[in-house]
Amino acid sequence: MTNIKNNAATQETRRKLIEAAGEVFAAQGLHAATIKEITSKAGVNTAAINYHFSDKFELYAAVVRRALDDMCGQKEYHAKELTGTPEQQLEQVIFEMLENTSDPTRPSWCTTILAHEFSQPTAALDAVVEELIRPQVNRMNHIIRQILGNDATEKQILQAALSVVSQHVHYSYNHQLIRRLQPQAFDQCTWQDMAKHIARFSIAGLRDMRK
Amino acid sequence: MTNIKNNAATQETRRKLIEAAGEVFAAQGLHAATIKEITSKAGVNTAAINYHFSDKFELYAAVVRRALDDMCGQKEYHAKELTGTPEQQLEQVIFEMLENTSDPTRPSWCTTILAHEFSQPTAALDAVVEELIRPQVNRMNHIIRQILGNDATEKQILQAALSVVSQHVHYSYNHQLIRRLQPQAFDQCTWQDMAKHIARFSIAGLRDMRK
Amino acid sequence: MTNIKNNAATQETRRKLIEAAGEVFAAQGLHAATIKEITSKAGVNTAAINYHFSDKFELYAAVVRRALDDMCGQKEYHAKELTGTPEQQLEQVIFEMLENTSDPTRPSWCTTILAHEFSQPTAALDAVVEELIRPQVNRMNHIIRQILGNDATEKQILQAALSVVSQHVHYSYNHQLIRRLQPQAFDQCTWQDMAKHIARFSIAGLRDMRK
Amino acid sequence: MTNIKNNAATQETRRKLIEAAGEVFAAQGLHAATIKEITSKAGVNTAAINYHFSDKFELYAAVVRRALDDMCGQKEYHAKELTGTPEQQLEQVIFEMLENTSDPTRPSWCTTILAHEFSQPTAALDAVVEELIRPQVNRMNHIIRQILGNDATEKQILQAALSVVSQHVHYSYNHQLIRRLQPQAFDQCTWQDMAKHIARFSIAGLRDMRK
DNA sequence: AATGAATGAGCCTTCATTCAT
DNA sequence: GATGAATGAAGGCTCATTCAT
Repeated sequence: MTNIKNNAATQETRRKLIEAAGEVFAAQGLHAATIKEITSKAGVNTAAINYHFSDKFELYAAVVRRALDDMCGQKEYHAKELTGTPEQQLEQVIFEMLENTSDPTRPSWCTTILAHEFSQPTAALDAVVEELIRPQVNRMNHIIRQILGNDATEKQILQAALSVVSQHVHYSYNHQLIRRLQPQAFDQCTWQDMAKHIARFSIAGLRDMRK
Repeated sequence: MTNIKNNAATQETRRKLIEAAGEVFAAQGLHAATIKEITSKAGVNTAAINYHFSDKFELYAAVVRRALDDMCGQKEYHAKELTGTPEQQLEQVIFEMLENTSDPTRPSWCTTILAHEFSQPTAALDAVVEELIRPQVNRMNHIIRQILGNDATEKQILQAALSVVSQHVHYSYNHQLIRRLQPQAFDQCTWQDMAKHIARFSIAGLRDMRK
Repeated sequence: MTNIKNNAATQETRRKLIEAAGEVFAAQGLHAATIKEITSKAGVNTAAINYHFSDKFELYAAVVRRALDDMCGQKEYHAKELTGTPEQQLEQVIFEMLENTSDPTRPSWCTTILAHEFSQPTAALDAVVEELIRPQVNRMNHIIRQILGNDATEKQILQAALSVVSQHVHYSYNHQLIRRLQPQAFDQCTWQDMAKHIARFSIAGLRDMRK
Repeated sequence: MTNIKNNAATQETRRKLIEAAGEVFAAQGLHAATIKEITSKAGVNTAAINYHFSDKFELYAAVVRRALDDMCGQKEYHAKELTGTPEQQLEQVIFEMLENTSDPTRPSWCTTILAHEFSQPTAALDAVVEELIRPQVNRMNHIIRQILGNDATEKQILQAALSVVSQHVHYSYNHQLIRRLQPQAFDQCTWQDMAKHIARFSIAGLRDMRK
């Protein structure tokens, strides 16, 4: 209440640092990223990281937390009511997932940072799993259970969910390799195209499981 | 009778180094892994890396190549003729892929290393992508083209191939995360179960694309 | 009053490093000299070289520049107007050169470093040859051109300049070898004696070239 | 007498090594030169140096010795009788010196190796000085004493000798820097031109000293 | 509150040398 | 006698961190 100005300046510096660190950590990874690159990109002093955060790793943790907030905090989509038949709901979810990882208004490093966490888990992974992934898994399983009917076993639901989600994950996280292998076809394919395809492909697969 | 060849010792040292490096790189990542940890795990001198490979990165490249070789290169199934209808061939290929990544004799670090490379390719992948991955892509595209028929566009073939392959990739490479989220269901599910499911799910999806 | 400027400490550290490096480089050569020896002699940390200069070689380059600066750069005689006939001017220049290299306040490693550079130039010399050596060459050539007259060819001027300058260079840079060969005669010979001799010897030679 | 063939092979290997080492040591200096570069240039195994010579330094010493032999052993010039007046003798000596350092039939590294020794004396320098330089100094002093007459003091003789010799030394050892500063004039100037110039310039200077 | 200067630990790499064959 | 493989010591350099201001 007293020294708001100072506090504001501090917050601003922290924000700049997280933003810069997000980009650098996304591009290089936790270890390969250097303090110098981050601070020079943020336009602050080398010692600022140790001053504002206490550690390089603490900064990283703050970045992960920020990515999480961006991914599931501000987006209201998982509060948004799904409507229509279960198959229509599945379509909506698939669209949301691809839209989310393709959203150009969100700092592009958020996805990458989280992908890093998946392949090289740090202490920050626990939060990611529980806060971000678990709810999505639950929602997906709920929809699939409705589509497959009450006879479906847990094993079947898992398999079905994996089949649906995997298409999103592979497309969204391995796009560099995919584009490299088949550049023309890949570049013709917007995320909307892909969402449509995944939805149709998946629903056909799910219907077949019901037989 | 056992190891008489002139450079048998060399080959053995290289093998030990790649093995140790695979584990360490998988656990720590390219940058965080240290030469010291690798060489002490391999039981050789620090300078051996520079002697046998010329670089830390060249060693990493050799590890990536070895992982891909193990995965799709030297196995004899590759020469094995695919038989039956295109759909049956697809089934065989899916089976092969999962069998291969689930082979318990293959070092467990292979999938981790490759998962990194797929999402964050380095120059090491460049060196082998054409040689090892491209042929598999071509084979898969060939089968899918047959299934979809001559009217299928390149874009459709890419989408279809991604849908099929993604199910394999996600299941094979994200074991740990999947088990963590749904331990019971996952442990009931052998790779054979999964192969059967992926084949059926995929064929249903592909058939739907033909309509 | 003494060292208040903000970066006075920095300048002081740089100075200490160059001083120490000069001694070590002169004694051991660029390659054989070690960072550790230099920094411990300067009383600073190993990383200081990378901080203040960026490289071992950049430090060496700074040493070479300092040696040349000391030799011909910052001294005020350079601004001092040469007076009298061209022959008198030559005398003054010869006197200046020997006075300068014989200046006991100048670090003794300067000549050694420069002797190396002259016979085996590195990139360090490239950086300063135009700035520091060229002007001296021009001044010398200008005087000699006046002495030899307008008929003199460029080749003659080069030969004449080499004859004059070589006497200075050999005397100033090969002290030790000369003294070793003829200690008594050498010790009788002050630099003033030598300057007088070189001037007379050279003027006689130049006059002969005019015939 | 018994195993000449082996001995011959050994001698041949030693010869190849010294030849290769001469080039590399001349180009890089004792410390910067690496065993690997020398052995690969000589086409022999890495261990050959430690086998034939016991040390890197012993190889260097052998190279210096070989350079010395080449410089003053095979050349009969300092046994060759000088003829004519003292001034004519001086001319002959100056020609010999420049011819010698410019002789294209002698491995070019000999001069450079010895130049290294001058600026970075090793244990091998003593031999160089006594065997190679001292005799030349004596001969030069003898000639100059004759030219200057009996009144000349030792100091004068030293000064005169330095003036003469310095022109040779500077031209022969610092030619890289000289060419860099004045390429056109330098390239017009053969060593014969230079020898002629130095002789004339020096004789004029010496005559002037007699007055 | 914030920073430029300095540090020490550790990493990758190189190199002369040795060992086993 | 000669060599390919392997080694240990040391060097240059980088980097996160701390200190003095």
